[in-house]
Amino acid sequence: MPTIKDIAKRANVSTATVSYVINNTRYVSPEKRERVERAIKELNYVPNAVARGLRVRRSKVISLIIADIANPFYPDLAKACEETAKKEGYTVTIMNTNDEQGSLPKAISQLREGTVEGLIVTTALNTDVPFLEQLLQEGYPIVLAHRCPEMDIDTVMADNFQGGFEAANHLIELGHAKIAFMRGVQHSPIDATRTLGYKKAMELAGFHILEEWLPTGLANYEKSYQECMRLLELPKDKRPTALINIGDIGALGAIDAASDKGLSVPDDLAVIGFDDLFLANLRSVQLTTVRMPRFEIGQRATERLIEKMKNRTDSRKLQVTLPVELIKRKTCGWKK
Amino acid sequence: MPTIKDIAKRANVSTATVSYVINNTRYVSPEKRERVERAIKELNYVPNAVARGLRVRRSKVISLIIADIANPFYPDLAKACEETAKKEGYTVTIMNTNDEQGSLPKAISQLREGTVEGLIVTTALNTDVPFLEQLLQEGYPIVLAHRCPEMDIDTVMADNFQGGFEAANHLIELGHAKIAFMRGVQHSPIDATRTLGYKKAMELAGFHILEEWLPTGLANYEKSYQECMRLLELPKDKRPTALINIGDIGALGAIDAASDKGLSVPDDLAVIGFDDLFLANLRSVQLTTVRMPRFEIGQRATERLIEKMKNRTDSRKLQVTLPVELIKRKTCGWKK
DNA sequence: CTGAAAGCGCTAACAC
DNA sequence: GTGTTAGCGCTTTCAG
Repeated sequence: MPTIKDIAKRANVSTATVSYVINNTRYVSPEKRERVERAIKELNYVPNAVARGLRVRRSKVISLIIADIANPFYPDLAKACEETAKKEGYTVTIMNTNDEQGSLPKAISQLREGTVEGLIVTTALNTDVPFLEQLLQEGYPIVLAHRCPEMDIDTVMADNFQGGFEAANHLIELGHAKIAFMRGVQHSPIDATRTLGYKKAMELAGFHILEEWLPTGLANYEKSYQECMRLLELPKDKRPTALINIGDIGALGAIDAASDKGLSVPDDLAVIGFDDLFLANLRSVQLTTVRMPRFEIGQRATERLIEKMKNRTDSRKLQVTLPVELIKRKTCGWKK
Repeated sequence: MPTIKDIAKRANVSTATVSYVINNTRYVSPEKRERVERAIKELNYVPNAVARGLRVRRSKVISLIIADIANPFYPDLAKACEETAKKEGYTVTIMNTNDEQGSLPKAISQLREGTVEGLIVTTALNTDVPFLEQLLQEGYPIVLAHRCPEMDIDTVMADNFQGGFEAANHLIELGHAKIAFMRGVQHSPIDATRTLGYKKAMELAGFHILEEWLPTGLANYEKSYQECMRLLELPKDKRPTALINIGDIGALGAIDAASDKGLSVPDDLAVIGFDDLFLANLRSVQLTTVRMPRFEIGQRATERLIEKMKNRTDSRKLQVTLPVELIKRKTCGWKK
């Protein structure tokens, strides 16, 4: 591995000059520049980013912290981050926390350790708030994406309340009164906010919500399948005729549960999901769902992060809420 | 940001001692150790990984290069890598190349720049081979996962030939003779190998393969949908009665095309995919598919990489081929 | 216009 | 048992 010294020697200039041509950071005479460039080619030299990072404290990488890489929600968000970051010369690195409590601190240490310059966090459980606040206080650039935080921090998210509200309302308009809402992971403000929207719609319609109608499906297939089974075994007068799941994948679990019970969707059970993942639109699925503007969330969050990295004194806290859209398909029995 | 010097001063020891307690790398008397630890707590000190990396040339991070983060194939592989790496104290960082030609070099520069110690590459197009060989020659630890390379390099992959062969053979046993095979991205040895397996099965059965039966569906939904449409518009005597797609997502595109043509799957068109993604098993999908051992591929690849990183003189090239499994479901008309 | 050299924070060889 | 210090590869100030 050649170093800057090797290049300097071979080109017969100082290391300073080499550095200047590499970074284009001050005038260098054409002849010297040429010699340096040739030496770099010949020795196949690549500057050591670690050494540079130590010196200038800029790694040009931002880290995207995601909760569950297996959740198809995130790839689009990640792609948007990458594209946006690339335009500004930044590289995005993805880190997966599995939504385990206590894994965020580990991800966060990347910042303190100096290997990354900024963080886009998509996974702030309420329990993580103290860590984030600490970091913020220390002046690190962080933005939350797709999380509604109970703190003063830059955030880009969707209108989750409205999502829960519209989903429930749509079902109400279709004539449902017994509507279940399968919740997600605990301590997630996103879950809380969507639930609030649902409750508001029910309240406005004058419908009472039974305790049993709010099981925890964790937005995953298995758990939602099981919980839906339980829901469908409720006595007739308590059994919901419609169900909202906090995620599309979970909604599919519920649909399969209904199917295994010999019930028809949407006739016996109407189902609505959240996210509008790719598979929601398959001919054989046609899931009604609340679309999240995933790409835009990633993009806006990245833009804001880069802004903050460039201008460290910018201490404003922007909170952006993007509109959601109810995509009406077949699983709720809606017909044009 | 406190540095090791601040800790040393506060604990009234040398920086060496601080380093020794942090890394547990030689005996330190209990009192001093205690003082150091207290100072670390009090100042909320985190060692700078960049500086350490510069010194010891080990970042303890390995990078996973994937072709397309939106392809649900990769998350499982990535999870396996993470789990395996974590056990050994390594962190995994994911980088997405979008299977663009020329994006691998960029990913690779991470190695040369010293920010990562080793690479798991899931995306070696044939056109990337020269880069990999160069790197290998320079002694960097790299292993290929889920790629069959035409070069001498550590590799963990599935038996793609067998996959193509079994898929075709299954259809042949079910009575099909006109079987199409929708291919993936160009220059992918994986695609080539699976195609070979399919051709072999057809040959053994004595069936001729029409040129038109080998369209490029790129394993994606849209393209596969279009190409399948075209296939279904072929004159009756040329129209395939069965189709294999190089990926499950592509298979879904084909199924939806059939559906839009008013054809029934599997009666008018039998369909087999590759991968056995989560959605292949949905009640409303039930896609027959060739399961890839994704988790195991990630695990074995990571193990091998770490082995090589620990023992830089190990120049053996292991090539592991894991068995695939044909998962028989409903889209090919198979019945117990 | 260019070069010498200090120093980023850390580790580890060497000295005591 | 512990401390001193050189040096990892780079950038950038300061001097010329």
